[in-house]
Amino acid sequence: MGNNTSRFEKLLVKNGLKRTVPRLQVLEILSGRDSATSQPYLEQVMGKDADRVTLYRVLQAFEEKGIIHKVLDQQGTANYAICSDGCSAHEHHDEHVHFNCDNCHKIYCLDTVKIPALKVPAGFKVAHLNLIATGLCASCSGKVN
Amino acid sequence: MGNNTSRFEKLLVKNGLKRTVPRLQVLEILSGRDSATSQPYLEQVMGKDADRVTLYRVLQAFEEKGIIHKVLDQQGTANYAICSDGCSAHEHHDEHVHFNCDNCHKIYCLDTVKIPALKVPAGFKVAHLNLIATGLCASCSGKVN
DNA sequence: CATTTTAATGCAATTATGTTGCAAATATAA
DNA sequence: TTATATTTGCAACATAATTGCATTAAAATG
Repeated sequence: MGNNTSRFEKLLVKNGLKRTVPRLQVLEILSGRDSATSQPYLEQVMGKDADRVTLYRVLQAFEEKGIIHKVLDQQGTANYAICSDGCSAHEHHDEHVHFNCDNCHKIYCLDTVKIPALKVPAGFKVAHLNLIATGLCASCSGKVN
Repeated sequence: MGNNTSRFEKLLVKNGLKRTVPRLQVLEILSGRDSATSQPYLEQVMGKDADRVTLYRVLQAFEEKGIIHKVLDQQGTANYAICSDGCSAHEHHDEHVHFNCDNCHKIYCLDTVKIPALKVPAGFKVAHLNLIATGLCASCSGKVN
């Protein structure tokens, strides 16, 4: 347990969630990574520490409260990343670009890149935008090709 | 069978695929819809006419040949739409925007809307872009809200 | 601090989803 | 019409996700 613990505990309490071991574990793992983390990876890392079902429910609860957000990769697998501070259950601000590296398969949240405005046909009302770019990330583009 | 049949038969032959009942059925269903069609929906409509496995394989073959393209919706479910004429096995041109209606859950391929160019951080190399907009489609935006 | 209340976990069972191998059937070529 | 190659459908298997419920743990209460 790092010194993040109390920060995470506050985060849980603030969202009306009890401060439990599996929840803190998930926050710990997600915060220690520079890219979104897949459900299968989380499952593997948690190992026998937590039941698969518990993990599903933890992730679902976090997503509902706006603590994490879900990105689907090209295969449709769910990946999770901790939301920036502006997020809440009421309003998600995850409309940044996600970058899916074809080589290392990490998913980066490019918080700094804004999705450009979009012209849609008459009648359509856009509520949210979800842009996934694929290609090579900064650390892979040097190595391969 | 509508009068599309011969057109679809040509399409199959052109792609080196045999002209079979389940394949023509899938093309018939997809072409009769104005939005992308989910795998579960196709399964339901085909009913006992075709085996689940056959459907998987038909869709896979079509995708490989560039006859249809796959879009994942927000739940990660696969949806399929017939490609515009420019597509082939060698080169897919499905980089248009997909619109996911929050009300009727249809997925529209907005062929006319181009994805704007994107500035990504140094080192990142973008190969493909995949933009999904959610909101209300033209026919729903009048009805609700 | 002991006790009550409420929420969360873990297990078992179930359901849904996707894959593989192979024999039978069907489409095309010869 | 026959031969060849592809495609289908079945069965079995594998994987992923969901539900109900008893047990456990956390916060609230007196």
